Amino acid sequence: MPTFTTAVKDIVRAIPKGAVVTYGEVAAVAGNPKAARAVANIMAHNYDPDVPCHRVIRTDGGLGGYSRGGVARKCAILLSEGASI
DNA sequence: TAGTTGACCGGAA
DNA sequence: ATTCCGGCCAACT
Repeated sequence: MPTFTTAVKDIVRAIPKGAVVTYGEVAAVAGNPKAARAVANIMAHNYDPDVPCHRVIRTDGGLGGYSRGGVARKCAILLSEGASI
């Protein structure tokens, strides 16, 4: 039984190229629909090269943030993969 | 152990 | 439509 953090990382890693998911969706799949803040905290402090955190965005359509080059880099990656903002 | 923080979300003004 | 407020969760100090 993986912890919430492990579950979140595994889920984000499973996001296909060109797809974008909200923090709330990731939290819901991980087991806590209201743990969007926890997901954000995990992403912000625990980035893994296997976990494409840039595919996780806010429900408002905002990019949220990116600890690997800034929001501009995140937007560029999403556009490069064919995702919409 | 308890308090504070943060890449959030939903509802109300 | 935009802006403000409260509430939820995990990690850090």
